[in-house]
Amino acid sequence: MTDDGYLRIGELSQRTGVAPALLRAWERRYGLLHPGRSDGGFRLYGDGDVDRVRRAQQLIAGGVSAAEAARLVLADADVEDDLDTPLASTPLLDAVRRLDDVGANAALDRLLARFSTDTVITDVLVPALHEIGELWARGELTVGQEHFASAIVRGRLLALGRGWDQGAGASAVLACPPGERHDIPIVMLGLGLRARGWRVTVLGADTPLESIDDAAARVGADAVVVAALMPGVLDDHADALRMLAARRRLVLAGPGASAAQAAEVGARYLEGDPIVAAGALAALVG
Amino acid sequence: MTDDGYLRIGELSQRTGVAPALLRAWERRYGLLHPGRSDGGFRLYGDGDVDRVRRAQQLIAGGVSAAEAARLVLADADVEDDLDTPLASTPLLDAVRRLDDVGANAALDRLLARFSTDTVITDVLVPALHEIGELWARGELTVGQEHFASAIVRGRLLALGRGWDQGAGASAVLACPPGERHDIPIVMLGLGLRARGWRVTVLGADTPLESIDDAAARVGADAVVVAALMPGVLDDHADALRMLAARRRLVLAGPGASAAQAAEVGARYLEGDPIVAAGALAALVG
Amino acid sequence: MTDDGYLRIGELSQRTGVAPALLRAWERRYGLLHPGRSDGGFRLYGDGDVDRVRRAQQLIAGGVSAAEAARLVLADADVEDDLDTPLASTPLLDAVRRLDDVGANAALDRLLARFSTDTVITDVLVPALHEIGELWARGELTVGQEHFASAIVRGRLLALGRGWDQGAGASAVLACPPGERHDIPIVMLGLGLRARGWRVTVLGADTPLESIDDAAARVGADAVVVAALMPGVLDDHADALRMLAARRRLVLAGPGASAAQAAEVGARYLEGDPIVAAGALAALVG
DNA sequence: ATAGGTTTTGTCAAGCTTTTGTACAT
DNA sequence: ATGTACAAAAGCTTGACAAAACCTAT
Repeated sequence: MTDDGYLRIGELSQRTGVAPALLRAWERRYGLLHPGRSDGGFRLYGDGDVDRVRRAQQLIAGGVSAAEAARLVLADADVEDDLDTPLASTPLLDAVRRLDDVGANAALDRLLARFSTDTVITDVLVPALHEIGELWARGELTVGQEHFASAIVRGRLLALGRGWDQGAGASAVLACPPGERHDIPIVMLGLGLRARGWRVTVLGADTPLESIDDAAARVGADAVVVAALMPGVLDDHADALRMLAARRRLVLAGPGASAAQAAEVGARYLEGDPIVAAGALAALVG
Repeated sequence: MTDDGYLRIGELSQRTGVAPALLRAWERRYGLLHPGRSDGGFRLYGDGDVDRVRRAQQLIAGGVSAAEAARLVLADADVEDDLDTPLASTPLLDAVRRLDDVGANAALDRLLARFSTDTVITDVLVPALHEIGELWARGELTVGQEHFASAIVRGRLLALGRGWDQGAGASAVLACPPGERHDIPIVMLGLGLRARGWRVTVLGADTPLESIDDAAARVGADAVVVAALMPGVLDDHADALRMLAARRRLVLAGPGASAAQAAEVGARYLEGDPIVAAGALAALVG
Repeated sequence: MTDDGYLRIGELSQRTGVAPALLRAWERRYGLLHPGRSDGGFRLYGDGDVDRVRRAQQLIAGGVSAAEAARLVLADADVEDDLDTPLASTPLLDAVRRLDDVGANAALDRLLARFSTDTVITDVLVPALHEIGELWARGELTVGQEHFASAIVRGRLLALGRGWDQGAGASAVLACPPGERHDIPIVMLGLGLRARGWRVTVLGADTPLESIDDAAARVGADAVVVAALMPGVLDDHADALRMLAARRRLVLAGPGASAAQAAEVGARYLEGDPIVAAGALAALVG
């Protein structure tokens, strides 16, 4: 930010036509600029500051008060930040903190408009949900805020998946085993598969293994994915898994499962985040 | 709502021609405006307030009493609030008329949040673009507005299609022949195919037929779709089409082609709107 | 560094017009130069030193303080040293060659995640599109591949521009004149203006000048930009341009226009790539 | 519409420091 | 050539002020 600060106040004044004293007043009163400083304390401005001052001037010329002009320019600067570091999860986290439904959806809108679903999931949502978990563990977020985040993210992801059971590609049935309540990862995995041309059926959280078998038969699944976040939830189901693996290509995923456990029941284990896992599964079957 | 309040009463007065004292009176007596306040207590108005005052002025000029005018303006505002007209293209068209990018995208957001891509294309976008064409022909829309609409719709559709060449399904190459500049229908067709599990490569408008052949070879296409809106653009390319048809499953589509013409070069003809055509092609190959 | 030292301070002073005492001061204070020494202790400068001094002079003439000028010259030298190329367009071009939509979008995702939109446009997209044009001219890319690249780039840029007509800044209407079909540059220009706080309305390629006038009135444009890539497309429109220029601040841009042509119709001409032009326009109006 | 009080905002001054080109003595 | 000195130009902070714009209440 102050990285490219190199204009002194006189030159900024020359370039914009705003008197030095006024520039200092705008800084002091409205925080319009945050120039770096030379060793001796002189203000050093960058090119972006020239833009900001010009924008403020335009607004003031248009009848807006100085204070409001500064506020608008600063708000715009947020938009710029968004343009410059679009993959940050901060806007989303802020909205979650405020329980701001509209803000959270707007943040997701911006992301999904700019980036592929794969990228948004891998680079924003997975880290964001992880961080939300940590904040909750440290007591910096309430359970309510965490639920709020989950609900919004799940809702948006499911909306993206609309119609994902249609088509002609390979078919996958995704589910969490009984006792596992975190279904967002399998929805992400489903989107990853969908992007790779698969047909996807998501059964959701806390699903009895017989139901999974039944659903797999019904849609003629080419693969069945059982994902577990929490360790141990699969422990009591070795027999059911073995049976499932005997009939379908069974895949375990998530940190609650392991390659060893998968091997034991005749399944494969997929490592990594949901998108990586989707890629691996597609490679496996394709 | 008061989020965008930034005009002070003097500027609002300047922009509307209504004296500040009168603006305050309207606020006090009829609640016409609800400006925010600065820290020091100054009123801060937003763009919407300018509109309201202007509408009230028009009504008063038309002979309505001030109290009544305020009531009407406020009632009107209420109507604007509940825009529950799910599948109508009116909000989109209104936004296009106003060259309102945000409004148009918001309208599309609402549609896409509620309905499948197929539905939005068939029931909203195709009719809307058709109507835009008619309005343009009748001189009720300018070319600029039509371009504006095309750009937004094309942009959104392409965003929906991002990543559509990935996967394991059948592969299609879509293009418009030389001279044909309307590529939105093939993008729609591509989305229809994608929803049916296909891999899609769109070459776009105005593409030489040799390029199409080259691309088809490169991606190993199972089908090649050449779509023409304007009659006659395919007339000079019978030989090239014949050659293309000899190597790939060639399909012609759009009102600029015909079943007879297709038969003549050894291709199939797909009737109907892009989604119907996608369904037909999927049935044909699947 | 000082391997070919052969200029004494008097000669360096002659060539640059900077007094010897000042050269010594710059060396002592800012470490701008590191001359070798003769046996007798005389400073011996090389060709690079002449450049450095000249660059410092230019910066100082441009209003930068001596200390900052020296810092910038030295930093510049550092940058020249490490030719990292994370900004290469090769992954994008490779993906285009393969008609690989996912690959191309992933390449753009990576770029946009790491660099500002301005940087990606100036340093990657403009050169990449230029190179694609050349490859096409040399027959190393087909028209289909070129269309494919355009569609992806245009789609991503438009996605970045979502909502760009919102805000409180100055407003610009951008369009290409009739016959000009390359609209990507104006979209880039629009993004450049957006990053500088402007509200942007893009009408697109091949737009009649009356439409532009109409749109400018509708959004209350502070500037109208008409951009032409191909020479001659503006030739038949001198009257219409003159009229436009009479009502709005009209700006011509692109290699298909010229300063002379602009002057003739009462418009300004903007040189350079779209981002440079955006900066110039912002400076003009601000 | 007026009166009387408040807020906003551009400007200025005083007293002191930093920066920088040049000059002088060694 | 070096080191020190110096003075003009440009900047910094604090505090204050006055005109313009706005407030409420009568």
